[in-house]
Amino acid sequence: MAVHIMTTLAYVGEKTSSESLALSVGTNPVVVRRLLGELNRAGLIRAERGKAGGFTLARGSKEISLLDIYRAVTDEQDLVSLHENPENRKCPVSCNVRGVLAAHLQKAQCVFERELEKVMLVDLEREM
Amino acid sequence: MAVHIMTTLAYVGEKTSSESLALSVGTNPVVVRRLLGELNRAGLIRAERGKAGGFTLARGSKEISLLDIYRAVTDEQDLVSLHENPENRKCPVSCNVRGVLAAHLQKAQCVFERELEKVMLVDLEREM
DNA sequence: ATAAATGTAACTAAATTAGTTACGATAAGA
DNA sequence: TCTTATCGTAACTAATTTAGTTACATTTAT
Repeated sequence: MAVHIMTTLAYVGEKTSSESLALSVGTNPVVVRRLLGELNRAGLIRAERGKAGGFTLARGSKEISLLDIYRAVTDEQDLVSLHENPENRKCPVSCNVRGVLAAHLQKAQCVFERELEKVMLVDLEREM
Repeated sequence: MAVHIMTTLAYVGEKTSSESLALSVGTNPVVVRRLLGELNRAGLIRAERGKAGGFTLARGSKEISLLDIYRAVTDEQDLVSLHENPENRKCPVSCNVRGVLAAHLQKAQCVFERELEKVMLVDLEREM
């Protein structure tokens, strides 16, 4: 939904209300505003309040990547997470798998993010 | 948890019960058996029933990758999913973003999976 | 003053997940 | 053959997450 919202803002190119955005996304304006709140805190959009308020991109669609959006709305740091069950001190696997696995997962997440980083909002606009 | 289980099987190297595995993972044997069920259906382990039953790897730890395990226990096809709200026919963004975005996400997921594919169970064993 | 918009809290409903209990089926071994 | 240890799986519970919804205070243009 966040990408949908951002792409709409890029496409429309002018100040847009949460209600218009909700019409495009097919959901409730409050749901949209919640996402816009996170996008705003991440500095990706600008919000204006009061009558004639609305939302615009904070910078050009050439300067906003899918990774920017992904990070703005994701609170989990990790794409796939480790279990958090208690360690069994007597078992070397129990004590060490998570650390070892975490390193490999982090590498995989890293290449995933590098890929998202390559795609800019303007690319989505163009390809539509 | 699935990786923890598989690494334990590799490390122990002999038939192991769901109860032992549960001790290592720090959870309930039933939770472990549910995961073992999926790993079994994926052909990654062998299960023996009855008294003196238990679980072993179906092939060497050099021949099992993190991607194999990931796929075995993941029912979602996609790492990150698209919203499923109704389309707004009047809005070209609404009609087209998802398709365009899906292509890029698929590419990113692909590099993620290629990375998991490089890591074999034996690597985790060694690094522990 | 009024109207139209954002920001956000509080609640609901649905979906997911881990954990748990229970029990049938299977197979080894006395 | 009986007993026992084990898997396989269904059914239930509790916790967590998510989207959606209602409501309302705040802000700003006219």
